[in-house]
Amino acid sequence: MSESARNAVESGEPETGGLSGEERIVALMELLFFAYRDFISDPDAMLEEIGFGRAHHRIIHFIGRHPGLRVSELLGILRITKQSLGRVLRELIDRGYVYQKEGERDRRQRLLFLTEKGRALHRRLAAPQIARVARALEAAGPGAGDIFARTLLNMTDGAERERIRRLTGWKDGGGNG
Amino acid sequence: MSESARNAVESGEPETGGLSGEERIVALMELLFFAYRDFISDPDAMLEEIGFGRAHHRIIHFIGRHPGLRVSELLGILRITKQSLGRVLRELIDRGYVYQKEGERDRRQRLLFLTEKGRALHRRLAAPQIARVARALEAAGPGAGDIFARTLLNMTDGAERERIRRLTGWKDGGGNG
DNA sequence: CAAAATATGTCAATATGACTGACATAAATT
DNA sequence: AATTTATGTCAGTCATATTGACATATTTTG
Repeated sequence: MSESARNAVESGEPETGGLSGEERIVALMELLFFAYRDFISDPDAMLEEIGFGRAHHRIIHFIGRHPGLRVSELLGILRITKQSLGRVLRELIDRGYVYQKEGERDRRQRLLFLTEKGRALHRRLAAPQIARVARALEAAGPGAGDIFARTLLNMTDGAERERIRRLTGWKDGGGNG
Repeated sequence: MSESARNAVESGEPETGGLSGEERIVALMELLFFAYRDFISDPDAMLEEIGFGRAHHRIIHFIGRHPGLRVSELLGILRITKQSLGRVLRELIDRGYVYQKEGERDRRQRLLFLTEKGRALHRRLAAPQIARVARALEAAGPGAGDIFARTLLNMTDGAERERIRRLTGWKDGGGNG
């Protein structure tokens, strides 16, 4: 760990249970595991009822957030192969949640969009997660949103960071309670 | 990138000067996805070389952090069935990374511990993740650790929160960042 | 003490979501 | 015209999860 990281981590709040330095970070990593585990548990339960899995959710989410996404972009975001995407995307299309449109500039492209049914599912899946994060940020105090987002963004691979920042539309300092 | 995706992603849409409320939170959820994706990518690469997967990592981590963990506790933490745990744990034991010790108070229990070999692997896997989080906190500014942890803890299910807080050893400074 | 509950382990069958490799088609680029 | 790119699909495999059934040792309970 760098000197400044040690400072940032250790000296921030002296009274945090005797955890310091590396141990403190390891505790944080564990919290990340539990937060992520519970974060995906709400949509997981809904998805199961309609015979979908997490893979379907991720696809629904990214198409919903970024209509007109190309297949190759989606593959890059999810870091999976086209064969993996294939079956799941096909199910979503066959069951009427997603449709494809030929690219105008490049007619090889199959741009991805949610149908109305897809948008409805997207909203339904996102609702409890949005509520969960909103509650957590509120409870964490003012400015938590910015710091939380900045930390997450800085955890991504440096090479991808700017691309992710642009994709998510994140820009610091918006001010959030 | 497609016309519409370009519109959605690059030009106007979130363009976060004015990201507010729900949209801001959705951007944050996406950042969580990317951060988690990259967070597990370092150990993933190491594990592959020795024929292990993420399941092995999770087990190594929790036994390493909490020596003497009972099998039932591990099942509860990972939220998997004993059958799922079974094969992976057996591999870890057979290959000399984990050993079991009969509980003293209750001789039905098989308390879990890492061998020296297991501890070495644990350290090796954790190192890049610790460095990654340390860097991210450093870049996010002073006090980020507390706020980050508090937000993550508040994202967990309320029913489990106290148990998780105790397990991780996290103790809140009390006030706001 | 006998019965029941608990902690763990194992066998078998199955599902999901990932992978590699090979091959196909249409459209854009060189 | 040849090559590259974007996408799709077939086939086989792997890792990790599931449910259900059953086994064993030990502790707790009636």
